[in-house]
Amino acid sequence: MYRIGELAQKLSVSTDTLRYYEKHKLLAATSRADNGYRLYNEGALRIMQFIIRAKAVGFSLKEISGLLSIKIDKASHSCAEVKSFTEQKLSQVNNKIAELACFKGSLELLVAACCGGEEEATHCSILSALENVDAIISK
Amino acid sequence: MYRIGELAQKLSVSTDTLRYYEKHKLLAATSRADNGYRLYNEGALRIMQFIIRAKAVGFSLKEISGLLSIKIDKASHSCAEVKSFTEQKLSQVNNKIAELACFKGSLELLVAACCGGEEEATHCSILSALENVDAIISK
DNA sequence: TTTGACATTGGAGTTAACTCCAAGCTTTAT
DNA sequence: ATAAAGCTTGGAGTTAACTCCAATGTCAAA
Repeated sequence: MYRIGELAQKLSVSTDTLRYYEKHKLLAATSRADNGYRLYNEGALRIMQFIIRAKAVGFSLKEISGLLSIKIDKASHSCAEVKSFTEQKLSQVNNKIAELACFKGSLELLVAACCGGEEEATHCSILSALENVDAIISK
Repeated sequence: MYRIGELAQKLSVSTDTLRYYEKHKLLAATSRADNGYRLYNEGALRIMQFIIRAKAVGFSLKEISGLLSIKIDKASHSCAEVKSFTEQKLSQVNNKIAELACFKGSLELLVAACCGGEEEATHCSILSALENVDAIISK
């Protein structure tokens, strides 16, 4: 079990952030020590890693809390509901991936167009490069 | 040329947002009409689309302004600098894509594990599904 | 045993990114 | 000619997500 400071350090977040997430129902401490200190286990560590990843790709804490609550079990009365929610999230993720693929393509064009290469610097900005990539993709 | 309201509607953002971006040096109006009204051209429209995309995948306005300012031209004295900045952004984008690929895999596992399919509902949450995907990827 | 690092709570302050408002000017429709 | 819709500015207000602070409690080391 980790104390809050240890977990915070492992994850490069502040202890305030961990307490904030607890207050906002994203992640409660696994348990409390006799002295009242929060204690976290490996599962909590993994959940935090998930939250950090999800934040990095543009999900809000509210959305993340939605993602965290997706569960399939036999007790679930609303499997269809869960399924449609999950499919909706999946299409969100697919959209994000497609947009990042555009960015990636443009940035690669830019890197290729830059000094190092033999080609002429025809693409003068990320925007024109992005247009180029959009054109390639839409073919 | 579009007036601010027209552009806002086309992009499903507010006029306030467009003025906010101007104030914060992300996107100035292409020109002003005689009466002082802002006017935007197709280029401005495309820049706004870029900003909206970039925001959706987790870039801050500050980072976006950095992305927008990436330009390769003959006048540039610091081509190496531009190149290294671009490569750094590229690796950021690659990280985001990898993380989204994990999400995608987990969500797909969940969808597959859900009622509809023949398989048993062995993955009880997105987190356990995510672990599974991580395991697959790290092979 | 006391100093220092760590923890607790409640609550105030900060930053980014809007969002709204008031007072006033412009243009279009009746 | 007047109302409605759209634009201008400056500035205040809001929300999310922290971030900091004060007062206090805990614990290991010198």
